[in-house]
Amino acid sequence: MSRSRWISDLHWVRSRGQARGQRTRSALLDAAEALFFEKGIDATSVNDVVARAGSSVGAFYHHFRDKKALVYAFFDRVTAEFHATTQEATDPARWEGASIVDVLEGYLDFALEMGRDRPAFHRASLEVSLRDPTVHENLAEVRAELDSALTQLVLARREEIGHPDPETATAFALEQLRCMLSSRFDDDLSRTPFEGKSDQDFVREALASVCAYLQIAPRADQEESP
Amino acid sequence: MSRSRWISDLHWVRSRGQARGQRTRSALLDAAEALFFEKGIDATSVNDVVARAGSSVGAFYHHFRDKKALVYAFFDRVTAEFHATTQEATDPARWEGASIVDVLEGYLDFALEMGRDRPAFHRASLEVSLRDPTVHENLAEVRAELDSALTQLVLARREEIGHPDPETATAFALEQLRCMLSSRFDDDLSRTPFEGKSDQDFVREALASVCAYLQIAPRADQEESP
DNA sequence: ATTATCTATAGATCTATAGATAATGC
DNA sequence: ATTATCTATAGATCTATAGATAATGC
Repeated sequence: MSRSRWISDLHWVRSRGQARGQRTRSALLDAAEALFFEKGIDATSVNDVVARAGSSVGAFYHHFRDKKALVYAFFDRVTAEFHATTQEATDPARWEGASIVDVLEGYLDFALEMGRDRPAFHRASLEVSLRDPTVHENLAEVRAELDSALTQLVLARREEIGHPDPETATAFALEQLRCMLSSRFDDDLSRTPFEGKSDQDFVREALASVCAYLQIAPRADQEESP
Repeated sequence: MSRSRWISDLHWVRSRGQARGQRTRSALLDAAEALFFEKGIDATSVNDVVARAGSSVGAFYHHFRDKKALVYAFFDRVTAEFHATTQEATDPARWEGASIVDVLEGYLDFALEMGRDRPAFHRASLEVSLRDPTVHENLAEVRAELDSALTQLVLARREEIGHPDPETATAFALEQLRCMLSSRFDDDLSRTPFEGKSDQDFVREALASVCAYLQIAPRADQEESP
């Protein structure tokens, strides 16, 4: 990934020529991302995007072949970030010496932060992946990647698990957490009793539930919960 | 609810006059429901609806003031059913002598069937309640009703629960189940390992998880799981 | 006489293109 | 000389209405 200083300098020089263009492109993508979250993709028109970006329709179609290309570019950008963060967050070296509960707590924190940070990701995924196989496929890929990495981290610590079938139990437990996280992000939708609770309460109960199911001894700092 | 034979006869005679109109209206709603599931609400045009219903635009606007009114009518119909089924399914008399696990298994079966039976409900809810406060409110109401009824059924059996805080634990466990159910319905979206498993496997693990978390002794027929 | 339905179309968007104009890079 | 941007607009939908026609109920 890292370039030599020479090539990187060369690139820097050449990219000055495209500086304005790249800025416009980024501004369009940023505006689209904000609008995709606020109104959804379908309800966002090209005019909305260029208006918010302070650009024009012509510039838009210079950078993107059509509206679909904008949507793809948006998903490319966000899934690339997702992928990179996943790689970093699930690096086995980072979790050396950590217990299953540590790993899962890290996962919950990471996912909650991601959800707050890029709210458009979740909402746009719901909207598009129902009808666009390409986007659907890409999203499934990054999700599977995270899921697989987490599964490996957990199963590498299988001696902690008392459940008779660690593979099945891990798969189920991870899906359970994923579902609850997902539900936490469309807060417009679900007003269940627990939704009012803080992230901290949510993480605590989720970990307690998973520990009970996998038959893991809870961590010392969580044993004395009221 | 039940009418005397006389009034009911009278109504039957009078309603003949509106028979054709009601049939058209129902056909429009049925067509809309199918299309809302297939393409989503936004992507469904009035023309699509009347084409599938074998009707015409004029007839459509005779029955519905505008497209929004159609969406409302759809939600009215489906939430009314949801409400009635919930009432019947959570009647305390029906569950006399049942354990918490029985109740929750009944809930899962009921919800899975509902989800398969009226797939448009879940999808349309996701799409609309993000932007329409009225629909959002109505949906929140029927969901809260089910949630509250289930909570009461479970807490009426609180002596089965070993968890130190039965109220919190019940709220969390129910939300957990609801999230997983919800995730099971948008099967286009989530391709996690467990999604390939049968409903039966899903119900079994979900009940096992809840039992472990609430600290309930699992049922006799589930103790010998492999 | 009233209610339900049809066809045709006006008016509002929204996507995408064409052609002219301005900014960069050699 | 090339790349980026702008304004203006054509063409495709899609919602909703108008006005004419057909079916019901007294």
